Amino acid sequence: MADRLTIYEVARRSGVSTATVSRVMADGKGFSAATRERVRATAAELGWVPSGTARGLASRRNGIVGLLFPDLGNSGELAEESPLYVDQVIRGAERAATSAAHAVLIAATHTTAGRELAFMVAGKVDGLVIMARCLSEPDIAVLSNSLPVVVLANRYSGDGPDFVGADNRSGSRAITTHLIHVHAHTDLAFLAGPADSPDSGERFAGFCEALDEADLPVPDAPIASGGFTETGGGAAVAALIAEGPRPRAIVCGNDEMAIGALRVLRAAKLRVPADLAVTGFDDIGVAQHVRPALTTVRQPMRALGEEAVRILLDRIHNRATPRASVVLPTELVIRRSCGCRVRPTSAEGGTRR
Amino acid sequence: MADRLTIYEVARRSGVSTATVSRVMADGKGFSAATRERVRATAAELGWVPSGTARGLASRRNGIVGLLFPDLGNSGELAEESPLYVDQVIRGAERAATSAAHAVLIAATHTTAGRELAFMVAGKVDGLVIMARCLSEPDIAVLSNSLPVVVLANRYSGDGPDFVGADNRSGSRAITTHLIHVHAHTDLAFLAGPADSPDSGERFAGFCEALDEADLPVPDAPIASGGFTETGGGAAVAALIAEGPRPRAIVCGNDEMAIGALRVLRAAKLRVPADLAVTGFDDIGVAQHVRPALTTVRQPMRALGEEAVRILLDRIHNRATPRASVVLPTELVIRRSCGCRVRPTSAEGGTRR
DNA sequence: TTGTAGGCGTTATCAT
DNA sequence: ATGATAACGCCTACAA
Repeated sequence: MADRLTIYEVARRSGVSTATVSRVMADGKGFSAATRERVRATAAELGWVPSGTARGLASRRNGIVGLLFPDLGNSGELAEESPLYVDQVIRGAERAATSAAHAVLIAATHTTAGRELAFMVAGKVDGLVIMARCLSEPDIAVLSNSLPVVVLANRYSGDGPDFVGADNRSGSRAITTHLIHVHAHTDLAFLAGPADSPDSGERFAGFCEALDEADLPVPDAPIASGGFTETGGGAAVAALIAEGPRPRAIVCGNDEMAIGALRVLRAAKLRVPADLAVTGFDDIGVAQHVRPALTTVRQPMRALGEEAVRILLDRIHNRATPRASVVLPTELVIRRSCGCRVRPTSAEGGTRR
Repeated sequence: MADRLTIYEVARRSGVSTATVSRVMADGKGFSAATRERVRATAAELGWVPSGTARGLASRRNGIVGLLFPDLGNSGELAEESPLYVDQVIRGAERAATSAAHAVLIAATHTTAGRELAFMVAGKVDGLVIMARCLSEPDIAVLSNSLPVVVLANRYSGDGPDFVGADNRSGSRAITTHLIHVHAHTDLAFLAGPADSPDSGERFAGFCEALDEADLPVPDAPIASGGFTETGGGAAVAALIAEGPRPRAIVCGNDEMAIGALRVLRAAKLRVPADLAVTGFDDIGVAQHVRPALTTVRQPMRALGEEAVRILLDRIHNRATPRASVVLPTELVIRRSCGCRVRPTSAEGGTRR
């Protein structure tokens, strides 16, 4: 921990110039086997760790991809609930990056304190994956103007950055169709998330498509909104069943709201799925543990992370490719809350379709 | 994406020197409110993203902590099984880092290809958290010689780097004592992991302590080793029950081996826990889904990650503190495989002690 | 309050 | 095959 060891010292001790040391360390060409060995030996002997920072500055390549993800529930408890969502993306990103000899710089970003961190991260990476709801669109535009950016799981309205997302619409259509065809429901309601959520919009669209395909009446708008939260979903459903003729099935925009719905319905002495079917979206961890186990749609989070980084690396190495827009398939997970009677397998707790 | 925008351009356009721009961007003092606004305005207008790399070089601070973790099962399937272990550490690290305005640079490291990446990471961060089995001890020594290092979940034999780990010994003692006192077992066996695993060693030590406290005979060595893998554990138990008088309870060094044991015992028509009690260690995700649900010991992975980064930041900002060695408590998770009859709660699938 | 200028530790471009 | 040396983009004394 003495004075920082630099390339100069290594060069001096091995009797060569810094340029040669640099070449050797980069595995480049242009040196004899003898010098190569000599340099590597003294480097190892000295325990020299080249400054990646200086390297990055000089070479304009950092070997790092950034990943900005939303700071889900800094409240602590909530974070316990949906660990998989973001974690899976991180792992996927890490895998894709590692196999290309890149590291991943991660940071949680959310409106306020996040912005600064986001820019800090942007200044240290070769490219950036930005998850939904991490940054405002103007900020994304600024960043994507100075480095390659891939927007993840969030349709970006401009046509600048590449985009990777899950097929929300098809997933929603599939689960709705399941309720219609398998369980013969004709009176379904869609519980939406925040009005400005593109995901919620896509899922509602899929819901409508399924109704339309079945020649059922298509609503103009979701029956209510639950803000993607458990309490919000519960409140919306409470209002719903209080105010009049209730639907036979509630297609929730995400799992949290579905779980809130289950809670409220149980309190109201309504049986799920006997009196009312309920479905979710996302397949968060608790979905398979609630009673009844939640029928839902799983997003391929790991694959999303991988794909995002793959596209990013592509663009880093070849900037002039056409804009990519990848939509990965979702997966219907049948459990009990739709009315099916499946016995959960030990590992999955559900049946994939 | 034109020519990279630099501080010079921003300085020129706002009619000040680069030093002033630097000061303003760093929120330092020493400039009038007017200049401040002017600089920030042109910076925003130009969409300038300061180079974190250059910043890091010049200031010798990167605002990044590195996290090296083992590349669990690049085989793909295995990775599906124990997602929480590493993910939780990552999230914990991320939280601690974020709240100190740092980002986290992560990379999977495992013997071969990892070494290079590890050094690359080391060159770009202010400090490094190294998880167990990521890097050889000599390599750790080299790195800890040129930047602050915290070793995680792996007792480091030297006295260089700070250490953070879970109390393997107490956890193992607790689960063994549970088998002895609650279930009145007197004939217990310990199934070890790899011989060179400090964790396995600690857990065996805790096992022995419990036996000793109960005045039961203390073995010199584990009854067998299962290499911490499911197949290894299964094979070891198969041999065990084939060769002679079988113990009444098997304390496994980790969950994977315990799950292998359950499989083999079922195949052998032995009932768990009626004929034989089995316990694990770690509380991986599937532990609560196997039949019978696995009684095990949970490590506070999230907290470990947080603590590791906290200590690291401490040392980064104040190098001359005494070596830290933090051991976090583990938690006994009672399920069915020990003989208890608990009804799992929906959220936890176990009872914590 | 503001500017000048010398690093920070590499890489890369010329030479040789 | 090797060596000077100018970038790389910013920070930070030191001056003014």
